[in-house]
Amino acid sequence: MSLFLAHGFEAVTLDAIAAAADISRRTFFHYFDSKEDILLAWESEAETAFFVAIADEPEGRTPLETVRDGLSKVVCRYETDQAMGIDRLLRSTEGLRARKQGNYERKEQALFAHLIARWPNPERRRDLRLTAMLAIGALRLAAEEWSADGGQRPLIAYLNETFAGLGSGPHAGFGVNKPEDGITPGGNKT
Amino acid sequence: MSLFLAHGFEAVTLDAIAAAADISRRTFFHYFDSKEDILLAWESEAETAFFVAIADEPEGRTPLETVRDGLSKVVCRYETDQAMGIDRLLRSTEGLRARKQGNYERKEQALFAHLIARWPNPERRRDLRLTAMLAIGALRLAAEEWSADGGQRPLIAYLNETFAGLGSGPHAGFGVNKPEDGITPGGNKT
DNA sequence: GAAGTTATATGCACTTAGTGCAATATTGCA
DNA sequence: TGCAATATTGCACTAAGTGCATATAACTTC
Repeated sequence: MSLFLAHGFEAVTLDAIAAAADISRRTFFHYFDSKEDILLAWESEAETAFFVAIADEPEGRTPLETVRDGLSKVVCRYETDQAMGIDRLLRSTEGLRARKQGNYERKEQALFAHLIARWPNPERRRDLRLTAMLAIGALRLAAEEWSADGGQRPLIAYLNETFAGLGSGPHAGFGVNKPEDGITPGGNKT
Repeated sequence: MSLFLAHGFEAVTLDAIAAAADISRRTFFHYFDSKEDILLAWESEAETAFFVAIADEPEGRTPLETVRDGLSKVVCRYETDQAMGIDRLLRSTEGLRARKQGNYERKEQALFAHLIARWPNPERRRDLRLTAMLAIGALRLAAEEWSADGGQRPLIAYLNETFAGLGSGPHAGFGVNKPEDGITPGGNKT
């Protein structure tokens, strides 16, 4: 990690990593499947904590509320300096950016599976799939904004705002005619 | 593409591709940045059509409605046999799955930029970011379900259902107490 | 049509990620 | 100590991707 932070992800070869870790190049691949996995493995530790948290959430709430509250209790884990450094590296190359998004999708699928186990009613299946998308999407947007702001305010603040926006925002009244509410559209096309 | 469909993505080497295309291996890299780009470049053609479509949408509707209607008019482009084959290939390796998700994120950002240009009111910025996330998320879920069903029903049917679910679904009444509405949670974890 | 100029195609050598296999070192245990 | 399981290593190999110099095609201008 310190090598990556110092010289960038691509500039550090596997030979350098192996040398710094005092292992052979070949042994490295017994611990990680790829160079990219070094960054990705880091993140997956917080994932189990997340699922434990939502499992511990009380019943009697909607799935999205449950996930939101569970998320709120674990997001602080992402707020370390390490996490910010990793996040910066994950945005440094196209392959890593893609891997990061792929990880979000994995999380989404895993969350969906958890939600189905907790609310097994088949009629709700589609709602739960949407819930998983919304929750992970909200987490992703919150982390994005937090990172863009340089982490000045705590991550949980962004998360709360994002979820609040989900409740009162763009699709509250979706399907209902609520045209523009006084805001002049300023498109430049046509 | 036919080589990939016949033997799988990883089994086809660049030498084979270059030979089949009657060009040298080196020349290949003047047309594509990587082997993966062959699959990804395909998809980007439909992307411009999408943005033209939402630009042509009439004013006076909410951003999410505008994007939904624009999307409805171009999703049929994804419904070719080619697209289904590509989609299958994109799920065949971890790297490609990640690249696909990364592409969705790129689309989301591009859509966000379009929405900002059309509704430049700064107060709406966060809503527009959410709108972009919801719209691309809905597209992603619709395509996922369509693909899982083997493309029996038309893609637009899944898209309509997904957007309808967004309006009446998991977060309609988010924040309002609407506990379980008679559905017994059947979690297996405590 | 010849000369020159630009863009495209190619060959070659090279770096690096990643894998398979067999050999070696290390650890744990009876 | 002896043995078995596991971890580590070296080596040879494949394949992706890059830099550079060169050749070939295409296009312009006189």
